[in-house]
Amino acid sequence: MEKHQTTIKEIAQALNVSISTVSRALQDDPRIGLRTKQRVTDLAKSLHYTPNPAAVLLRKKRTSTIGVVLPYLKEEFFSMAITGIEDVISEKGYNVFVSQSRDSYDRELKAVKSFINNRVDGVIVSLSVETENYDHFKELEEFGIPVVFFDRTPSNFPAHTVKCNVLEGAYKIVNYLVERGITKVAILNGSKNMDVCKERYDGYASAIEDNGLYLNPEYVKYTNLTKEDAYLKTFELLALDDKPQAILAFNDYVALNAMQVCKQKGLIPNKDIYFVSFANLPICSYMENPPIASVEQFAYTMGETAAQILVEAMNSTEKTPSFMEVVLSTEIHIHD
Amino acid sequence: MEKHQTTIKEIAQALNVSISTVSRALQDDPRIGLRTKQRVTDLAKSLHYTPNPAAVLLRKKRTSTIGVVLPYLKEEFFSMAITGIEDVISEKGYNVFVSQSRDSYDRELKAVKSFINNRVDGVIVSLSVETENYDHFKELEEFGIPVVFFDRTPSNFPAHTVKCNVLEGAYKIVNYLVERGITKVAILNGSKNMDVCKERYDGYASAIEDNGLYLNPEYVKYTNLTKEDAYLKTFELLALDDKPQAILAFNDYVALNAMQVCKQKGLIPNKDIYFVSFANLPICSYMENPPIASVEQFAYTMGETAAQILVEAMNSTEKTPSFMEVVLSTEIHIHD
DNA sequence: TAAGTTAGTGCAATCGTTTGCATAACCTAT
DNA sequence: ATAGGTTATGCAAACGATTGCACTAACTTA
Repeated sequence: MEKHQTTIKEIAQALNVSISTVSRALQDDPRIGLRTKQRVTDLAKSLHYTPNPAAVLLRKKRTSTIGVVLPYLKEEFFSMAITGIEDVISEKGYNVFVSQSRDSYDRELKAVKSFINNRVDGVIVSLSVETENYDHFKELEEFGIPVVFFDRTPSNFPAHTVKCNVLEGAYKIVNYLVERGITKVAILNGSKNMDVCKERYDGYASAIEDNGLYLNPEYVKYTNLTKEDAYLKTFELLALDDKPQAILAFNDYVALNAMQVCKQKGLIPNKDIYFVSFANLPICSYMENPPIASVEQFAYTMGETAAQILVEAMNSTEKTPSFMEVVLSTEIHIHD
Repeated sequence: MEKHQTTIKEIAQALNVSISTVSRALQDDPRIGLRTKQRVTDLAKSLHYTPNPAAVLLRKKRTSTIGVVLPYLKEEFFSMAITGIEDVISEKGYNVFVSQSRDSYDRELKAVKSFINNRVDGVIVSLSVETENYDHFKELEEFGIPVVFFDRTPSNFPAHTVKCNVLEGAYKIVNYLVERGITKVAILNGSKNMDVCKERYDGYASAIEDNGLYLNPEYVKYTNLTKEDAYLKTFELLALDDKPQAILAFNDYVALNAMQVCKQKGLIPNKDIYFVSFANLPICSYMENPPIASVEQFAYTMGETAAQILVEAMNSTEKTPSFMEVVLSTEIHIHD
């Protein structure tokens, strides 16, 4: 007695017209008479007809489905971005496959392969820390599946990208510290091979130099974004003879981990040693001693923008599309 | 010059055999000769053949796709559960559509409808606070699509469910407070229409009574889980002449919001007024004054378990299946 | 040697939809 | 009346895979 999905064929039989007439009526084809069209749409509605996506795909080669791969859903930054993506993409009638790479290249690769097998119409990516090889994205391209990267974008790989102006953000926030009389600023960055990290460094370095300060190479640390590595590198910073007065962290999570080390060493974060970081996540508003300032990254907007670009790319038929590179301007938030 | 997905037909032509032979060879059908089978699988591998899911669905009526609807991805509890789901489901060759209800009944409804239209093979749900009507889940059943609920499960609605023994958890944690000499315990619960809330209340009430204490009705508050409502109800609790000494919060987020109100009123959380709550999220380990104890909810395990049950349900052909109701035992964590 | 078995393969229908190409009915202008 | 033009509809072939059934050839077996 299982209910089953209505098909176009059943509608055709009930109305004593041909299958093609029903199909065309539902697509509002001008060739179909108003009368018939009305009868068809009415019956379709009352039977809760929805086209079988598999059949449609088979003919049209479009699944109305996109895939998203990002490092961690549990990081607020990414779950907010997903919300942005969902909002624009679902309004256009697409569905979303979400996959977490958990910062592993292998998982990212597997996710992309699975997207190809499932014939998604487009893909949105924020790279895992480990990713240095972009062949899987080339493969997407070869299949004509457009890709948009956001936040963690690839180096030397032409593609649609959406990111924040982290260089400017880093520059401004270091400036802010210097203005407050803090001259010894360390940077606890992400991985060297990520573009966003290079930009953070560049902004940091320019600000240091433009203020006529000494750029101490011992103050520059890179992490692979794991808790352990953040602990280790913070430990190293705190072990220096000439300790930094402030630390610019890659993001709020790295900052949180670093603060733990400080506490362990008896330093009160944001009193004995200042923290500033990227993202400005809602969760920080609950903290006792949040970073004294942060670079707002507009996660939701990034998701939205990436999705919009993807939708355009999926609907354009251009052979060699020009790549969109959107850079959102950041904002500095002072937490007082 | 666009690459295209290899089809069974192309393999057949290349090898000069029929389409059906290729199909059967790939399915390791005993009727096909070893020789042919070898040739087919070799060529398929070298051409990176993967079956077109649409064509398979059309015949088999299985999409190898499941849908998940839950309130908020940004809550660590849910994103951890998703990870658990992903891990077991993807290992079985399924893909996952994730949708957030953001605690809105309408969004949940839309998500479920979209799952039906997309012919998912199964659905995992954690209900929105608003949901009191379960017709959309009945519809899934009518289409033969199995559903598993986790954590936020429906009332008086037979279904597969996975939840924690929150009654026991609430009981134990209130006991713990009483043992520490705290006798005036308030509860800042979720919505009255959620089963998990009733259970929290029951555990709370039993513990109070079993300890021979007075169950002050003014100490019992329900929220709709929004920040604002949590603020309001906490405010009410703090405005009582006979203030509670401790608050048992619905989850860590409600606790965090309540603590904010305390701070505003000059009370130091977990010194002037104690907090205990459900979930024990990793993020809490970063807090200055985390809840002094919490009921561990094993989000990842819940996701895993729900997924396992769903997989079984999808593969069973029973007409009237008996419903699995898994209750995971909770654990109390003391944060010292 | 005829009949029966077995192994290996192919034919063709099917799933639900779209769409190019007929076709039929009617009208209008010659 | 006939050619030409609408307008409304239907036929049938795709799309890529699965599968019941039929078939062939070779091999037994009595």
